[in-house]
Amino acid sequence: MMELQRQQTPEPRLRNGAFNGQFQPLPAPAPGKLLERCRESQALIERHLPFTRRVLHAGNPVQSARTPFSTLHLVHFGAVKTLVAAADGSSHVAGFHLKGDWVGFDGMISGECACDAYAMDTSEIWSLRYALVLQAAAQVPGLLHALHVAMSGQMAREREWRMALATLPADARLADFLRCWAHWLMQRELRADHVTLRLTRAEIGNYLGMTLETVSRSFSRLALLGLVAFDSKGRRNFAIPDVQALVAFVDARGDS
Amino acid sequence: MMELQRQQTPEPRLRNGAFNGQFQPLPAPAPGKLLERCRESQALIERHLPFTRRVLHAGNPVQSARTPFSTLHLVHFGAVKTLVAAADGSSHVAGFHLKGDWVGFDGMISGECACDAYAMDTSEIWSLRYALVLQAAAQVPGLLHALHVAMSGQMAREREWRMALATLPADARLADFLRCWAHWLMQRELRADHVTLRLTRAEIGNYLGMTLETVSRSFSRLALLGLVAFDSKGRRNFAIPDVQALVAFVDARGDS
DNA sequence: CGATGTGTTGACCGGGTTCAAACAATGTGG
DNA sequence: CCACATTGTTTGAACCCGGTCAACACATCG
Repeated sequence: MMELQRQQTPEPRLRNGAFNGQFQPLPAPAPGKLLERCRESQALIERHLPFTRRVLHAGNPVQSARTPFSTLHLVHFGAVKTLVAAADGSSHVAGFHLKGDWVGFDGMISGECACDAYAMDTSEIWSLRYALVLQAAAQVPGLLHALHVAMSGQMAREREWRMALATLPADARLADFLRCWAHWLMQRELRADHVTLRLTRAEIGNYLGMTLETVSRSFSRLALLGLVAFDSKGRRNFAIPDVQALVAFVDARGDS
Repeated sequence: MMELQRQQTPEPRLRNGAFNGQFQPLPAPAPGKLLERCRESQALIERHLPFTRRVLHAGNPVQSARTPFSTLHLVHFGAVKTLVAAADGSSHVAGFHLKGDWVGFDGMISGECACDAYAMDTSEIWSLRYALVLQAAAQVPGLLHALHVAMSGQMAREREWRMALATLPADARLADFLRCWAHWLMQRELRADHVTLRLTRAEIGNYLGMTLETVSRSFSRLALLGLVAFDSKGRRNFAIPDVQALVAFVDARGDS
């Protein structure tokens, strides 16, 4: 299992921020309202709620499916992926949760967690008991609103992906996926060169509704177009030289 | 504090080429339970919140995109569809909201409504000001939880549809769609014969990520298999003789 | 009546799946 | 250290589902 290898550099931020500036500096670091809002709500939580901090490493579980729902998890930094198990033993990628995202909303409807969640990278997770959140919400309305905004955002993203699957051909779909990650990196005030996707082609394809072969082929085509630049380090390491070009490619639905 | 030891249970990996797992159609739909919960939360609202009742007819707007977000809408009975406008003027079906569903969550993230919503049929809509909901939530925690459950449910449905688009072929996709409506009818304690879909083939296809021609063809194939029985009244009126057979068809991903 | 919107069906073609082979990266045990 | 297995990635070739274009049926409505 490749995730289980030990991190030599415990702080992924430094690795990603490595500077060898042959790529153009990104158009606008876009510190963004999102990051600001994320900070605000985390400050609210820190002030008004008891929670536990956990530092997890790639592959460690955040929550397990079929356990009773009681706590919500906030990704303070790092990345988490959620999987739903199918009857035949295979599992499907349900979603990705990055810095500022919450994990565990899906348990509220049925009373038990609907999916397994794993850290994809060294991550810090804040876990809050839902009952205490409700309790604190009575005193701090801003906290409640922050929670709702997070839920609303997750809903909107889910819907956008559904529409992307319904409308975009394979290449544009992968490009859109990469655009999301680039976006996230830029929100963290990092650069979009040296992206390291800790995902197999099969997992990407599973999420995007295509086979691993098609993912591989689409990657090759995007590289041919110069939209991604593979690193010599391996096929999971690459740079995104021009995020705007990627956006344009998605908007054109891959007609280029 | 830092949990440096490795996790004993490695995360399950996807099999090679695995996107052949099936997504689960809601374990034990619990026909009565949802309706019960729906009734409960509506009782809570009726008792603790001021709201406006509107009876709308097919085509009437519930909310408009780009207007400031201030109110949430609860479908007391009837059906609502939401549309998002694309840059080129075309619009995409964002979702359907039936009895007990809420409309308007998507406005919380950006502060303005993200989509247009129209009644698909004669419907009663309860509209609540979000600020008042927050206010009342401080006194009535059950109300807040009901809201969260509704949001969680919508998120889960959105995700399930995304997975359906990613995994199911056209016929099974349409079957799954019909299964949802049949389900809803049964929740309302009605029968699943004489379904009347107030949707064009193009709208269905738009939602399901396929062309109207494919929708038509899939309908014909389902009718040939006896999974739906068209009424003489027109091609939008039909019966679903055996919902279980429909479920089985979806689970088999259309291999029948 | 023609006009318009909607639904159905056929023929054709292309993007993506499937099957298959080979390669690369990594780990394991002798 | 190498031989070997394992897992992940790439690429090729053939097939097929679903998109595209087109013609036609059927309804409602002016």
